[in-house]
Amino acid sequence: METTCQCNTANNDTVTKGKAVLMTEHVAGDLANLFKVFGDPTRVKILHLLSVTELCVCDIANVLDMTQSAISHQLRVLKQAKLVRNRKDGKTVYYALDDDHVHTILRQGLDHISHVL
Amino acid sequence: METTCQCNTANNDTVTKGKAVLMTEHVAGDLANLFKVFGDPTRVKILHLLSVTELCVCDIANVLDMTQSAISHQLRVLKQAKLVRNRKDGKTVYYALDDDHVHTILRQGLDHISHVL
DNA sequence: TGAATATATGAGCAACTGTTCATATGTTAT
DNA sequence: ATAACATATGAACAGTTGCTCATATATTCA
Repeated sequence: METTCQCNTANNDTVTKGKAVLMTEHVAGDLANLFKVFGDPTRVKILHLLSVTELCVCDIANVLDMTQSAISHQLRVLKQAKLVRNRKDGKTVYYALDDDHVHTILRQGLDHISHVL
Repeated sequence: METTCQCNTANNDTVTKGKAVLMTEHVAGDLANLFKVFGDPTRVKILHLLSVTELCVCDIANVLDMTQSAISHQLRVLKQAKLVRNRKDGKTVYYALDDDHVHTILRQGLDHISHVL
């Protein structure tokens, strides 16, 4: 770690003010972990699908043309992040979105990538 | 890959409709890559800091108590994702947010993790 | 009960990520 | 020109991630 930089005279103040604004390690970690869940194409596809309708594991696997195991693993991640919930109906388990923020986050992400073209 | 599931009689239709809604590989990939950038505590802290004021590399390093090299690498990632821009003033390079969506995305993420407690 | 179906889970592996360390580039001042 | 400073970059390494494969659990039906 280097000492305080000298790139301008107000630096000590800038750093002090910055540290006051800086996120907690805890909050930054939680936030990063949330976005990490959105950071995979398979999970993004699943979330987008579920934003239209609830689906069972098997259907999701068929729509995405992936194995049931892979989808099940990903749904577990989504559920741990409280982004989806599930209900059981006999042998079948239906998954649905469990958070209003999912729509907004996906939307803002889409806005960004289309605006950046 | 297994064959079409038989969990209910409307399945073929469900899968067909799902495939119509399904995101392109391209879009899902771009979107995931964007969120991946938010999926690291260091980058989240930097983005949050820059949402308050522009800062030079050295100051960010001091505020986060990390090496200049580590911060520089991360700023490169943020810039490639078009989330930050920079201006050069002598030896110093100042970074600032370069996208309105950053605020919204961070806010929605914070709303989610606080709502989930 | 036993077979079939739907989902969940654990181990293992290849691919990716974030940091460190060393060094290069570019700017300012003497 | 030379030294000092601010930033950028490449290689390398440990830690993480997403999938596959095999198998376990749970439910329904004959």
